Amino acid sequence: MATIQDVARLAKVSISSVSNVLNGRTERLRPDTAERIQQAIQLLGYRPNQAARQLKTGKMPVIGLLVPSTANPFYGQIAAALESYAQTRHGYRVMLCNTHRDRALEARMLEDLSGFGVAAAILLSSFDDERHVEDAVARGLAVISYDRAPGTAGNRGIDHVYADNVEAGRLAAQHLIDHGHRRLAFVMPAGRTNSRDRKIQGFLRAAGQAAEPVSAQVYEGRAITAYGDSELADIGYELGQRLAAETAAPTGVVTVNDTLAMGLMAGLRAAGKRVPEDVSVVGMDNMVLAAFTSPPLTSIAMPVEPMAQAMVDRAVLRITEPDAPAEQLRFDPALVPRESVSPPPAAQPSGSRA
Amino acid sequence: MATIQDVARLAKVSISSVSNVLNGRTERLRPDTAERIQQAIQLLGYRPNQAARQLKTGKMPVIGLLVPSTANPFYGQIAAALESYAQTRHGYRVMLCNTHRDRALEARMLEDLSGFGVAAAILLSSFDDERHVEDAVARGLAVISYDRAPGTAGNRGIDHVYADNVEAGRLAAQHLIDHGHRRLAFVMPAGRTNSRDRKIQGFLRAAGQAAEPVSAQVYEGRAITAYGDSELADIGYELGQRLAAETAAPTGVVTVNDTLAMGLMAGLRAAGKRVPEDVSVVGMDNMVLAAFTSPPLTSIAMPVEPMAQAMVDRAVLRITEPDAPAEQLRFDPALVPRESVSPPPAAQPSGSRA
DNA sequence: TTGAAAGCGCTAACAG
DNA sequence: CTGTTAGCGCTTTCAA
Repeated sequence: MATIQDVARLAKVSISSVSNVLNGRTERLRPDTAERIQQAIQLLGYRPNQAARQLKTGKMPVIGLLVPSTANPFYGQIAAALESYAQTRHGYRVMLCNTHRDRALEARMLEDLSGFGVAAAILLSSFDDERHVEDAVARGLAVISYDRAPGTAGNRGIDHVYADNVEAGRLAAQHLIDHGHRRLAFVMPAGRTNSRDRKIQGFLRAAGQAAEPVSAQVYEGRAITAYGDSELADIGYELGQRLAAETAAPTGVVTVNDTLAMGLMAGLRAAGKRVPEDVSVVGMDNMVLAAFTSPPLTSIAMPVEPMAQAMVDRAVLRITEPDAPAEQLRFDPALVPRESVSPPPAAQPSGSRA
Repeated sequence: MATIQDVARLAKVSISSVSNVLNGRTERLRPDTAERIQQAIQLLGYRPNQAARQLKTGKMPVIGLLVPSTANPFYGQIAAALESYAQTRHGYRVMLCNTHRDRALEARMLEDLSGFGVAAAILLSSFDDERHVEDAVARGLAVISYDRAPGTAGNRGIDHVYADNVEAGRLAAQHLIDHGHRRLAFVMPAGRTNSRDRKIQGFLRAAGQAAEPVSAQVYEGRAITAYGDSELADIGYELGQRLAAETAAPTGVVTVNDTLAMGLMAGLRAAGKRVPEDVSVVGMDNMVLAAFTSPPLTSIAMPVEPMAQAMVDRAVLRITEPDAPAEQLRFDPALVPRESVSPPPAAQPSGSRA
């Protein structure tokens, strides 16, 4: 690798002049000098050494990205959106960490990041408290937290970008109620998280406020283990079998996410239930493949692109202006009706279809 | 951030002693000194500055990972496997780049990586030639190329880790032939790549070597555009409609990957064809969700974990031993039969079922 | 308008 | 066994 020395030598100038063109301070150079330097850079294929730069300036154009697992298509999608935007819009690179929903791992990665001079991290976590994150924040790392509503704990200094999960839960349940369902279920893996709690809250609220009495139950499946996110569909499958075996089984099911919904539909089918004729299903996330399942999955869309961009923008802002106060940005989900919802088997459709 | 100085001061030793424990040269320390240093490190929450270390040693414990897009579930899965293994096994971090199958982007990212002191990159590309990569290699970057068979071009110095795609194509076609299919199709997006070519080669070979005459055709859909990988399913959908409209339509279809297969099944279904009763489908990649489609998708499994680990191991080796010669590692695919394949509508199953 | 020089935090001789 | 020291490549005053 050529160094700034090599460039200076070739262009017959001092290294500070080279540094000046590198940092856009061209007003301090005579045009022809600048030109000569540019050519030398070209010729040598010189790339400034970021490590040296970081050492000097203390800043690194890199954002840390912590996700449960990119093996989960939804997180893969967000990761792609984040990385591409960070790169094209701000020239920042992304360091990827799969946390597998492991708190200790998460904390360690946050620490490691600081070691690399990474000044901001985007955290797609699932833990309710942010204790382990606050250490990192105290050390000066800017953290952008995804999908955890603020105010749950002391989270001064942490940015929050989140979808209105209460609304998401409400939207899903209401859609089912509008189709005449009166026995509803919300299904998810075992274990409460902030975002799950809020989805449930919205789900229950819609049921509670319905004109006619609606039963609404929450089913927890197996917990996600170690290499977790590939299990989501399995958990859904088991839940599908379980629901099918139930007496007075729910006719309308809301799932915590689409991957689990795909598993659920498979499990239901394996147990002899048809979707949507016997059981209607509403997923969440509206991942790309949701449109291609059989039947196509009705889902609650989270505005992935805008949220991804907001997170990156915040991360960059917190790096360039460390004193900027943390913000809370809420985004609205939207129902995407497809074919996995129909009126329940016995019931007559109530007049009030959506 | 605490520095090595702070630690030395607190432990009342010189910085070189601290450096020695940091780098595991504990045999040069008295146990109690080492112990004191450890405590100081703990107390201060000290993390060595990687930039400074890199500047000194020229090495950085980071691997570059270039994928078309983690929004494609298959690449998301590989990315997760790679990152987790690199981290837990070797303590290496991963810098992620979504190339969107854009050659210029790919080249630029490779350059950037060098600027960060990243000494090895894993490249999941789709371009046949490796011209743009060779510049990077010449500059000293170790490149591990995925799923591109060696020998296609001058690729000295580039490691290759790939699945036997010819065998994958053969396996898929043979499975269909064994079920009695005599009109086969291979479907994919427009545009040839090395891995697609090899899959087709195997597909055609199986058809050509069948005991009875088998027609085998290749269908190219629309090309993947810019933000491409989320389109794969769309392309499959269109292809499904197109196949369904065909007179003497193929009864057995092999798809270049599972995501496209999901789209294909949806398109077929929308056009009134049933899978597998009217059309049998074999996907490739055996992604997690393949087991949960309706019907569950028969697929050709690529050994993702072993391949991911091999790539990371190679990358680390090439960093630690720059003189190690490049290697070519081939992995064998395997058929995973599920329910998307049955005998063709009219035909009697031939005796020779798999 | 250009150049000289002082470190940023760390490693690895080398000297004690 | 422990400490001193010379840079790694770069940015950034400060002088010339």
